[in-house]
Amino acid sequence: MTEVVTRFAPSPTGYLHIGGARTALFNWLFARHSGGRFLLRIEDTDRVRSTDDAVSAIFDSLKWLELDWDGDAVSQFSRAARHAEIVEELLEKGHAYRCYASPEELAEMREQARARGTTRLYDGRWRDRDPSDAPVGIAPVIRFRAPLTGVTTIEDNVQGQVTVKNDALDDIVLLRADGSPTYMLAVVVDDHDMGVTHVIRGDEHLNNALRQVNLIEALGWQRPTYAHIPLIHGADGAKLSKRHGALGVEAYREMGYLPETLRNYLLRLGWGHGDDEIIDTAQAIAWFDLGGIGKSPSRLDFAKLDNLNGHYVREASVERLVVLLAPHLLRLLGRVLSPEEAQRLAAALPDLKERAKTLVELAENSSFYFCDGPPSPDEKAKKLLTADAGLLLARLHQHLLEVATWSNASLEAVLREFAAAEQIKLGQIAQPLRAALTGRAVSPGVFDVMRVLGREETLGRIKAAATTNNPVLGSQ
RNA sequence: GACCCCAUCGUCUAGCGGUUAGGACACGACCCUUUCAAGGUUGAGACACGGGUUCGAUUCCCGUUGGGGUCACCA
Repeated sequence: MTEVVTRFAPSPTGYLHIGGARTALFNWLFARHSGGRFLLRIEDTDRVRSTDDAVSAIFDSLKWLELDWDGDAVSQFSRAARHAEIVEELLEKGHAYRCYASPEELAEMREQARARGTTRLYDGRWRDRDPSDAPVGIAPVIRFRAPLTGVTTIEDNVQGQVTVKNDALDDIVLLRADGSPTYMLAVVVDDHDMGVTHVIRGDEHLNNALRQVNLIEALGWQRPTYAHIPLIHGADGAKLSKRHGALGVEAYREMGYLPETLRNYLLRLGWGHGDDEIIDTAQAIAWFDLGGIGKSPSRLDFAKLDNLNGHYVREASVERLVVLLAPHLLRLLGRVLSPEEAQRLAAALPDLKERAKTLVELAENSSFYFCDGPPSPDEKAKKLLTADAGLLLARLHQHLLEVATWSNASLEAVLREFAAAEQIKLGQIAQPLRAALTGRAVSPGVFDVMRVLGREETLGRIKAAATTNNPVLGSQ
């Protein structure tokens, strides 16, 4: 029984998008589940489109998702010499040949193939031509001499048996005219050299696998096990675009999602384990298998993502949330929290985190704790702060002055007594009080807010609201 | 256009010849309740269509329709 080796092989032409993240996750989970290795290879053979920024963005995203890879990331470009060496071997054995067709000729062939309604594009004009016919001064590409007849079949762990007639498969280019290797060549060689046993990748490569398999056969190597996972679509079922959320992983981070949320969500998108929904990473490693991967494409659903994130936010520790919230609060308030404010945040978080879907929301919901002086009420809060409410708050203020211990229990007792004495329901005083303390109609429980705010700040905010909204003393 | 893949509630899915077709998100109602969440109870909601095979098809086969992918000296 050989060790399982999986790999994630993104091309560094942009950020790590959500589909790539899921591919990485599946590879990582399968390797960890099997006690094998998870490798990372950067497919940077396209020198024009590959950038260092993209490479570091991919690293950052994987690290944030906590998908650790084994060993150093391999640069495919750095292995060009090895790729060329394999092509030499292929040439010697007659599995490859030089092709001098010009771009114009190729375009013409493409047109003709299209008109004829065939899939095979290249007409093989240099396939068996005598090398002495080679035009001078033109650098050839090296093509693979693919079988013309028969069929190629792969046994895919997700899609099942897939067969295609060889006459639909082209003689793929192995080496470009400038001598650089193409992706088709590089993946095959690198996967082999890296000892990859399981190729788990997006469905868009299923057709490529058929071509690659023939190359592997020609080289006399062993095929890896394939698992082509269905693509992720937007909410409308169309191909994922920026509009839908084909965003980089770092965008999700900025939107306030937790890495464990993304892992859990992405896992369930296209993979199932009975009725289980909340699956932590340890459990995912224990359960993950290729057989559980669904065959049909799935759609991204932000409502479910939000719900899941709410779960993990509630589960997160206050200490961690304080740290995670820092950048969001900085953006919101335009400044960092003072040590006292950070303490207040920590005290408020147990109540706050129960009612937020994202870190962004959590930061917003906490902001009334950090305003300078009494909060300015929003529209709904203004409606609560009537003249009557102002009078009520003024009277409550008097009672609150006498509270000995500033705790939820004693505060609640005072409020209930007050409501009874005023012959009103608790809600009739609690709502204006909430508006006075938070400037909103929605917040954690008022007793919790008063406790976290502390006696002085609470009384100050009540007094301010009572004064502003007093029909006699009020400024308006 | 050719080739390949896919098809269960709006969405993610369970189901692997016989089920009142299950769960989750979202949606409605109710409960809880100082608001909002969370939680609890509950309601509505699906086997794309047409042929077979079979005693029996959501499940197996074929076709139709619909969706997706691939057809580069990109990956």
